[in-house]
Amino acid sequence: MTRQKKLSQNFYSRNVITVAKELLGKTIVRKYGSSILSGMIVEVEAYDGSVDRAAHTFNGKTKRNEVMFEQGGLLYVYFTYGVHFCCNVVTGKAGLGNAVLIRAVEPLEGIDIMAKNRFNKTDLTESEKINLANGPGKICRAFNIDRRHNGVNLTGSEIFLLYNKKIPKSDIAVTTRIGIKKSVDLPWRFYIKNNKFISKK
DNA sequence: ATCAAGATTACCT
DNA sequence: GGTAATCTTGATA
Repeated sequence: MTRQKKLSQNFYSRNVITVAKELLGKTIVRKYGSSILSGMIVEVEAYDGSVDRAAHTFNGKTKRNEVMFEQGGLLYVYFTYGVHFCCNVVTGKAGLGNAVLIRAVEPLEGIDIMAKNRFNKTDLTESEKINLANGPGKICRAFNIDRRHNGVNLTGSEIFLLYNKKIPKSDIAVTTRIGIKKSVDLPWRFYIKNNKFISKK
């Protein structure tokens, strides 16, 4: 795992759609006390506040979305439905209001800890293993990510991403996004074809 | 002050 | 497939 190189500032400073597609196959790592939690990103969605009515940043800066207006490479964590946290990778230059929502992860390391965080037990059934982090709220629960992590710099050592696989274009599925009511036709959801840890077909 | 909506999930029938 | 859970924020008065 530590063989892979950490993604640097340059990776995040690019266009949100480009970064979204390239995030597929990368590893998200969270230092968790003396342990490591990690997983491969298998599904994402892009949000671009300049044209996208579904983006939190479409109507300008507020207390809630200020991190999303910062430079690329920060983590934007928000709370929704009174229940769940979701985490996003901020992209582009400061002021843009662009970010990529991480929607599903295939667990790699620290699976017992994730199992504890999600189900408060360790011996999971096959279906529970697949359900560990196959949705934005589930990821944050499994990785124990919450409002404390809003604004964390991903080039730091607490939460970061590693190069892993580069997913070829032919293996990336493109669809409309899930769970939104505005700008519903933008084809900005991307996932790895035939991966079983996708949130939804 | 009040209020509606929300990048979801789990559990029900 | 339907819906309750649960609370923060941002808009409007």
